[in-house]
Formats: sequence, structure tokens, C-alpha cells
Amino acid sequence: MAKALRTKDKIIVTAEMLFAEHGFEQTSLRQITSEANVNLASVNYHFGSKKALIQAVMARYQSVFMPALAAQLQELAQRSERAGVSYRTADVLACVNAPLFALKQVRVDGPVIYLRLLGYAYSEIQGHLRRFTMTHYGDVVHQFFAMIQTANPNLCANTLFWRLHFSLGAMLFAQVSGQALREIAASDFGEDTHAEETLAKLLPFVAAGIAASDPQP
Amino acid sequence: MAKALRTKDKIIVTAEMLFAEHGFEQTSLRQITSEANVNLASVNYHFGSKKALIQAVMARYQSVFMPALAAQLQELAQRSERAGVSYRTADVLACVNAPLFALKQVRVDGPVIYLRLLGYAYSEIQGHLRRFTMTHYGDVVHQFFAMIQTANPNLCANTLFWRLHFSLGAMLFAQVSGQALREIAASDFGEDTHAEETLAKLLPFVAAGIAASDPQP
DNA sequence: GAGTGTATAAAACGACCGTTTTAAATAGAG
DNA sequence: CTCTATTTAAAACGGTCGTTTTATACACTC
Repeated sequence: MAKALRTKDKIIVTAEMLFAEHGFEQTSLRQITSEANVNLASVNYHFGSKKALIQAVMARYQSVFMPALAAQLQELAQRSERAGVSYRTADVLACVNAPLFALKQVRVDGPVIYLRLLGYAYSEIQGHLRRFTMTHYGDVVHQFFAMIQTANPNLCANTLFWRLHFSLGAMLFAQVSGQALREIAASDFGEDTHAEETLAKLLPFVAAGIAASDPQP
Repeated sequence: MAKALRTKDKIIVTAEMLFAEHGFEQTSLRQITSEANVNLASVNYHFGSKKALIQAVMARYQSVFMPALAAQLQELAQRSERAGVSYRTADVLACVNAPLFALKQVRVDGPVIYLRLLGYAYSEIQGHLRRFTMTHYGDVVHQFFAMIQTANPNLCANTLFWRLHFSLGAMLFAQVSGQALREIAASDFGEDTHAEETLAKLLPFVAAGIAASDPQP
């Protein structure tokens, strides 16, 4: 019993590390099990399939991140209502900071791991993750969209939709290609950007991009 | 002889279509050859390997796009110098429009194909495409960077570096996930965005994001 | 302590991949 | 027309993948 939980845990801990490093499809079950020092068949025994393992890995992070994001959004909305002034785009975007940081409780490098997993999940298994997220946490996503819309009443919904996905793309690309980009940046400018700083660099960029005036009505 | 060129062409035309649709690694040589009605071995005969085929596909577009971009950049620089006023971020970004449109001469849907290929190339074969691009068209890339820097003298090179890659990520994501996103947008807003319009929606977004003031010096 | 259900171990299965080999067909030159 | 070199066709090779099967070891209940 004690040993059983350990094997399942060893699998999931090793899997999310390798998934975040090389992507889902590029990581074989043989890599995971040999790295974790467990038997190959134990993955199918404990999780049923590779697909189910991927979902388990993602769910572990989403179940922490999404409720925390919901709390942040609600708090911002209430705070704004009490103060009688509306929030700005950057305020809504900043709501992802604390929930992301909260992922350290699932793993010390949880925030980085989660963002990288998100990047691969979107670029490799298109549709699946989005469907999963919307069915389980659709309310949070919709609230996020609505608050960004409130912060930008002059923008039409369609433009906002695309700009939010542009922002998502910028973040995912920065995470997935983050290591290579950091090395290039370090060799070009001698300036070293840590993985955690990437988000700090990203937020002003997307806040300005989203809030830009809309040339087409 | 006439048949020979036809087979090689059938391969490359079919390959770039399937590559753009499903990615490089997700597309097998068997898919390509059966769709093109040619023999499996002919790919290795005409191109040497799958990797060489990928490079041939990419090179066909890069050899048209990159020189055209270089010309646009040079023209903008000269025009600005004559007028005595500096160009803006959006002006530099707009330089990609005409070269992209020029890809219609290699294929009617060339612009869309090329952007999707770029997206997959960056997300699947990290490093390879960047290395290829820099060794063959490094001058153009550097000129582009330099002109964006000129348009934003107040931003440090490191911040600019990251913002340009954020922009690249936004574009690539929009292209790779473009089909799915368009369907969602159509069902949510009833508004239909064509593939070509995506770039028009993107440019104001990245122009504002790049030109945003830098919170950290 | 025997029995039962769960967890681990090792091997094999079937499918697909890129590539190579072998053989047949085809085209152009002498 | 014949010979030769190039192109196509078909089959096989070696490898990796996710999954399944078979058999063994373990832990806990009665």
C-alpha cells in the first residue's frame, strides 16, 4: 500500500518533468518508466493509458490553478466595485500571478512546469486540453474573458477574443522555446533572464497589445 | 524527364500541404506519397531523406520571402531617411505584408501555408529552422531587429528581444491553432474571420505590445 | 498461517515509422 | 534496334512506440 502510492507518484512526478522538457508525444512511456525506475507496464496499470496519464498530470495543476484564479478574479471584481472604479487590463492579467505562484505547493518548480505543459498541450494535442478546460473550468475562463471585456469596453468581442489568444500564444511560445531563447539572449546581450522573469516581461507586452485601440470596428 | 520533374513536384506540393495541416512529425512519408500517388521510395530518391524534404519545402518559401522582406526594409529605411523622420514600430512590422503576399506566386495559398509551416517548424524542430534561417538570411533578420530598435530607442535590447519573440509566438500560435480558433470564434460571435485577416488583426496587437513603455530599465 | 486481491516484473504483440534493397520499366544515345 | 543509365515499383529491414499478456511477489484479512 505504501509502496503502491510511491510507484504511482514516482511515475507522475517523472512524467510531468519529462513532458515539460520534451513535450508529450516526444516523451515515451519507456523513458518515463526507466527514469522513474519502475516497470513499463505499471503506467497502464495505474493510469490506464498514456493519454490518461497526460490528463492526470494536467489535472493535478489545473485543480490548483483554476480555483485560485477564480478567487483572484472575484476579489478584484469586489474590490473594484467597492472602490467604485473599474479595473484595467493589466489588473485582470495580474490575477494569474498568485495562482501561478501557488503551484509551488504541488512542486517547487510548479509554475514553470505548468506553463511549459500548457504550451505543449496546446501545440500538440489541440482541442483536447481546451475541451477539458472548458468543461471543468469554463466558468473561470468566461469570467476572465468578461472582466477583460469590462476593462476594454471600446473593443468588440471578436477583437478581444483574438487578442487574448495572441497573448496565450506569446506566453506558450516563450515557455516552450524559453530555454533556447534564454541561451540566445544570454549570448547576445550577456544578460541572463530566468524562467520566472519571463512572465514579468510578458505582462506589460500583452497588456498593451490587448488594450490597443481597435482600427476596425 | 518531363515525368521526372512532375513526380518531384507532386511530392513537394503534397508535402507542404500536409505539413502545413498536421505538422512535420505528424505527417509520414507514406501519407505524402499515397496522397500524391507516387511511390514511397521516390521521396528518398529525389530528396535523400525526410529531413531534406522538409528543408526543401521551407527553402522554397524562404527564398521568396526573405529577399522580399529585405527589399521592403531597405525601402522603408531610405524613405525615412529622405523624409528626415524616423519610422515607427508599426511601419517596420508592416514590411512583412507585401513579402507574405508575394508567396502567392509559389502557390495560391502560399501565405497561409508558409505561416503554418513556420509555426510547426518552430514548435517541433526547435533550433533547426532558426539556425537555417540565421545562416542563410541572418542579415535580413538583423536588419529587422535593428530597425525595430531604431523605432524604439527607449527600450533596452533585451526587452526588445523578448517582445519580438512574444510577437512571433502570438503569430505562430494564431496560425497553427488558427482553424480551431476560427471555428470557436464563428460559433461564439457568428463572426467569420478568414485566415488572411488574422495578420491584419495581429499587427496592431504586436505593434502596441512592442512599443509599450518598459517598466524595468 | 492460508487465501485472496493487488502490485510488480518480464516478455511479447501488433502497428507504424524512415530507410534500404531488389527488381522492373522507361527513356535517350550510338 | 540495342545498350545503358535513370526513374518507378514493391517488398523487406530494423527500430520504436503504446499496449497486452503471463507469471510472480507482495500485503492484508479472516
